[in-house]
This record gives sequence, C-alpha cells and structure tokens, in this order.
Amino acid sequence: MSQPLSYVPNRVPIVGALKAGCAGCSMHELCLPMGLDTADIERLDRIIGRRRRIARDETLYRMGDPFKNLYAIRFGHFKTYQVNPAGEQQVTGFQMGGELLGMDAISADTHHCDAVALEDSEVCEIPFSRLEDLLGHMPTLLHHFHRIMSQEITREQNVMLLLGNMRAEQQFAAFLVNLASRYAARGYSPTSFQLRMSREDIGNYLGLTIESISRLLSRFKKRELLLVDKREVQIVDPVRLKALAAGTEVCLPM
Amino acid sequence: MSQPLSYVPNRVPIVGALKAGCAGCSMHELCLPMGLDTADIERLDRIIGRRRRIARDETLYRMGDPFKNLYAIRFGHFKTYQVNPAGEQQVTGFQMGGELLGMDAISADTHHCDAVALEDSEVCEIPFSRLEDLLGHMPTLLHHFHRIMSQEITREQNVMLLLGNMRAEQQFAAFLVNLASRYAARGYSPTSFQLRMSREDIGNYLGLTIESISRLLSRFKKRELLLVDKREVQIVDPVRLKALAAGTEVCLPM
DNA sequence: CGCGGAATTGAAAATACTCAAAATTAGTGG
DNA sequence: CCACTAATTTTGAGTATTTTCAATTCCGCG
Repeated sequence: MSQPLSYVPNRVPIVGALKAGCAGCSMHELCLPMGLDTADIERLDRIIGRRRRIARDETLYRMGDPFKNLYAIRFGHFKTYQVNPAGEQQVTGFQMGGELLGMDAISADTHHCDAVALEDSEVCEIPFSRLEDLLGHMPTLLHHFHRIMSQEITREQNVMLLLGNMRAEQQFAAFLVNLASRYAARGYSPTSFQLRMSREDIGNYLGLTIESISRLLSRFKKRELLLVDKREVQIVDPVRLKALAAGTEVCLPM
Repeated sequence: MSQPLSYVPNRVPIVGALKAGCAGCSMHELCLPMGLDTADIERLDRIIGRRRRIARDETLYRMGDPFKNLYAIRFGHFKTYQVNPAGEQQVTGFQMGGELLGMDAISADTHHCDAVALEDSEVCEIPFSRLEDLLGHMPTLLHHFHRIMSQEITREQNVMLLLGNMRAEQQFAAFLVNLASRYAARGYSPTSFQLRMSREDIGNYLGLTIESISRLLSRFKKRELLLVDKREVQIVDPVRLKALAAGTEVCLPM
C-alpha cells in the first residue's frame, strides 16, 4: 500500500527506472505539479527542497514555528491540530499523500497548528518564497496553486457544515464517506481501508468523545453498514452510509 | 457608522475631493491594495470591475453560479451559507467591509455557497482571471493575496475549534469577541456595536438553536457581561467575556 | 390598530457526555 | 514466541447540556 521504508538516496535518478523529482512521484497527478508539462515540472523540481522522512508520532512543524516551507505529502498520513488558550487540542484535519501542508501559515509567517505523522511518512519541502517567485512566471502553476488553496477553504467549510448541524451519527458517516472518496481518488479501495488515526483523534476532529465514536462504530457494525476489526474498516453498505451522511436516512441506537 | 446610501456615480473622480478607485476607498488598508504603492494601486484599479450595490436580503451569488469574480466589500455586511443535501442551511461566515468574498469558488470554478447581504451594502467586482494575470506581474500583490487566502483558512480553522470543543456559552462569547476585534480593526468601537444578523443566523453559524442564543443573551445580560437592546450590543465586561471565550472562566445558567 | 416575523421563556425530551470498569490491543523485553 | 505492562477501546449507567415543542411577548410596519 505505502512504499517501502528502506532508505533510497533522494533525487538521484535511477537510470532506466524511476525518475527523481515530481515526475517520478506517485502523487504527481494530485499534487502541485498536476497538469504541468515536462518542462514546467522540471522548473518546479529545481526549487523543491529535500525530502524528509517523518516517523510515526513525530512532529513536522509546531504552532508558532516560523513559516518557511509548505510540505507535500509523498506517502503516509498526518494530522493537524490547534491548541486553544485553555490547552485543549482540536484536530483540524487529516492529510494524506498528494495533499499540501502548511498553507494556514502564509497569513502570519508562523504556523498555526501542529502537524504530526500518523505513520511513517515522507514529505517534500517546498520553500514558499521560491515557490512564490516561480508562481510569478508560471501562470498554470499559479492557477493550480490557487485552486489548491481554495480547495482547502472548501474542505474546511464542509467540516463546518459537519460540525455545525449534523448529529453524531451523521457526522461520523460523513467522515467515513470523505475518507473513502479520498482513497478512491488515490486508486485505493474506497470500501476497505485502515483508519490511520485513533478513535480519540476522530472524536476530537468531529467534536465527539472517544466513547461516542466507539458506540457509533458498534452501532454501524450491528446495523451491517460496516465490518470493523481494530482500525481496519470495510464498508459493507456504501449506499446506506452515504444516505446517512447526506441525512436522507437515520440509524437509531440499539 | 456606514457610509451614506445615497447614489454617487462610481469611479468618477470628484475634483479636489475624493479619489475614485482603491485609493479613495475607506477599506484600502484592509483590503487587497493593502501595502501597495500608488503606482501599483493604479494598476490594480484598472482591472477592477464595476461597483455593485446589494440591497439587504439580496443575493450576491448563489451556490452553483459560475465563478467569474471575487468581491471586495466596500461597506455593509454579508453572510455566506451552504445548503447540505438534506436541504438544511449552514451559515459558514459573516463578512464585513474590507473582506473578500468568493475565494472558495476558485477550486471548482463554481460558487460553493450563497452570499446574501445583511444590510444595504456595496462590493467591488474583481474579475479573477484578470487579477491572476496581474498577480503574475506584481509580487507584492501576489504575496498579499496569498496571505488573504491563508487568513481565510485560518479563520475557518478557528471556527472548527469553536464548533468542535466549546460549550454553547463559550462559543457565543468567542463569537462576540471575534466581532469586537474585527470592528476594532475597522476603527469602530469594540464594545458597542450592532448585530447585523438575526439570532437565527448566529445560532445556525454556531451550531446552536435560536432559543439557545436567546437564553445565552439573557444569561450574559443577567451576569452583567453585556447590555442588549434588540440587536444593539454593548460589552460591559470585555475582560470577563474574553476569559469566557478562552475557557478560563465559566458562566453557568440561572 | 393589528398583523406577522422575530425573540424570549418555560417545561419536557433527547442526545451526547462523564465517570467507571472491563476488555482488548500494542509495545517491550526476556 | 511468550509474558507483561501500558495504552486504547468498548461497554454500561447516570448526568448534563442543549434541543424540541409550545406559548407568549415584543417590535416594526402597513
């Protein structure tokens, strides 16, 4: 599923085999270089910094860190969370391969959240000032970058929708449907995947307690919407799950 | 408080008095032209489309409308809301003078929410494709635009924080503190202002019912945090209100 | 003056939370 | 590979906050 974790020197073309840089990255169709021609990918490659391995539970950046780079996830999963004045965490998102981390930091040149790897992961460092220079000369990339930022805004609006007026059961269904669609976009099964995050993280993200998440999983299991084994989830009835997420159907307790 | 509503022909310089365009707009220190020199403001002015008056309760754009323009609010207030598959509304934000509307539409060339004026308002149309062309030639503006988009991401993350792990009372306090700080940034009193939105809109935004908002207002009034008269709010104890919003203090019912 | 939308208030109901305990799983070292 | 410990998850019972439903009241406006 994810790539082997053995160390391979970065950015060194392996003759006749893998290309280095964006062109050789399995995420290039989803990530920043999406839709660029070979020459433009080349230009983008030249500004991209080193690749970084982030082991599970390690922090990529912290709230308050000075903003230097965006990070493109090559493989692995991350969570981002903010800490409020009272010291409580709020998970603001889960990110996976092909997604960009750090866009919230542009506004104040300072990171606004912590980003922690949920499993051993790898990211590309994208020095933002160099990227911005490049954007001035590459209209296609500029537009695509704006789309990505806009997508992030849209994503968060959807979370607001979710947090603001869905009941627990609907929220959780929507969460699963969202994960499924993102795996589908990456060529993975949308009906069978691993939850990379703990029940606690899910609960925190959805504004629910860990107990509620646990109960919802049990309920969905009993209603034969899902098969659940530890963190492995199999969606048995995607249609009904989507209906639940849309609010067209309900799934009462017991 | 807001500018007079009488009609004045747009973009016609009044000799020896007001300048037309961004330089003459009271919001230019908060809006897109922030930090630009006179020559650059001039360039920006040239691509900005007409000004539009939007009467109270009128819609600036709707979900699904093709995306052509961003809108800078010259004066007035707006709300944006999405409609979920079940037909329920979710207010995703309240916007005021100097703020930009429509950035969520870039990602899919289609508006993702409705924007409705909460009072008689005026916006500048900013044709996005022309803006993007200009951004390629104005690094300062480019960077500033990215800051604005990033700020929108940050703003929404803060709402997630609010919706995700605050109790009603804390949410509502945070909402008021947020409004206060935005009015302060605009040179208005941060302790005395009008709520431009209905209790229903506030409740919808915060994921609470209208009844809950009403009870919270009564409670805050009784605890001498606020004076409330219809939509006019006066913050009597800003320190305690902030403490409430931060979660450092509580304010129980009765 | 009276109508209608908006806001307030009260009482009952429901959803999700808290606390507690048990069960399961993951991690560690022998 | 197994045993042990720590962490995570599940489940139950009682509680609390917020919602729902209903009845008024308030206010703007014709």
